[in-house]
Amino acid sequence: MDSYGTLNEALVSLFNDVMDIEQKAIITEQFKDITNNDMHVIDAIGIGTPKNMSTIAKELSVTVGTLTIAMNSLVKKGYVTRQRSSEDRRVVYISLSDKGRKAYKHHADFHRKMIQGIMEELDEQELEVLVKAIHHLDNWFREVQQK
Amino acid sequence: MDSYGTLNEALVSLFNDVMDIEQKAIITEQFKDITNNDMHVIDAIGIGTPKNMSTIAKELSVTVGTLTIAMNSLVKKGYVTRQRSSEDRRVVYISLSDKGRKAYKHHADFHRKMIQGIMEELDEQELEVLVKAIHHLDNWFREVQQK
DNA sequence: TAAAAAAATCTTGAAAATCAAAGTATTTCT
DNA sequence: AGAAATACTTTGATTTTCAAGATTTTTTTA
Repeated sequence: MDSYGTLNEALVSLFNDVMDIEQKAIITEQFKDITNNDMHVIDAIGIGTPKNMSTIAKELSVTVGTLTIAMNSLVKKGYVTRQRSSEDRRVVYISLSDKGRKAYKHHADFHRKMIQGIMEELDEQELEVLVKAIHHLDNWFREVQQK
Repeated sequence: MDSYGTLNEALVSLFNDVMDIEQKAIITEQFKDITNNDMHVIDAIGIGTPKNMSTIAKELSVTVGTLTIAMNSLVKKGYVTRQRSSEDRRVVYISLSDKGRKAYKHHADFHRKMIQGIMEELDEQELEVLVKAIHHLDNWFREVQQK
């Protein structure tokens, strides 16, 4: 059977497209000084209560040193603010500036449109199968990772 | 309906996992000097007839200069061989060495197992719907990209 | 056919992303 | 009080990337 080849190619093609488009969707007129990496950091910071460096670094699976460098750049560009904790003066709280929040929402919007675009093309049953298949995939990945 | 949230989260989670695991699956005892990037290049070279630099660069969406640097490293590590064309001496043909072919097959094997893992979880009809859904997704991405 | 233009690749210089290890400031433990 | 732990930054090195310039070879043109 050639379901294997078909599925493999479909997945690989999909994966590559998503990577490409995410990148292009991020850098627009309005946010042209932002890199792909910057956007991931902005996404990890989020629009909720401020987070400290260690928490964000763990979320992104990078060292705190690496994150410091990314933050320096984002602060300089005006997307992020640093605030030393007054209770524990070792801790630095990170939050998004107005500009940062705008970028965050721009990215979230892209995701929303993407999912919408997908859902429009699928009927109820297809959608169900897709979600199920993705979960299977996800479980399979997690199992492999444990070994 | 919360199909939106479900699908979005499933996709995001899947993507992060794929990224992580692809990376970990590549670097094994046998191929411990290979990076994620190296593997993508090896994959693009393939085990068919040799390809020139421009072709591979286009396939990977990088400049030829970038590819030259990656190739220098792969040649030095013994995964790739360079061969100047005798018809057109500007052209350099790239092909995988024995070691390179082994790495290629190792990676292909990972993909095969991944697809197998998914397919085991789905019946014939579901599989068909999945492939169709993925193609829809893929088309949507291509449309967006054109704008 | 000689000169100009085009093509394929490589080199160079600069920026971004990354880590490990060392350094600084602060808090907690003994 | 002194030692150990914690949170973060700095430093030095490596990798990946691009744009622009350089080199070699082929193709086009006058």
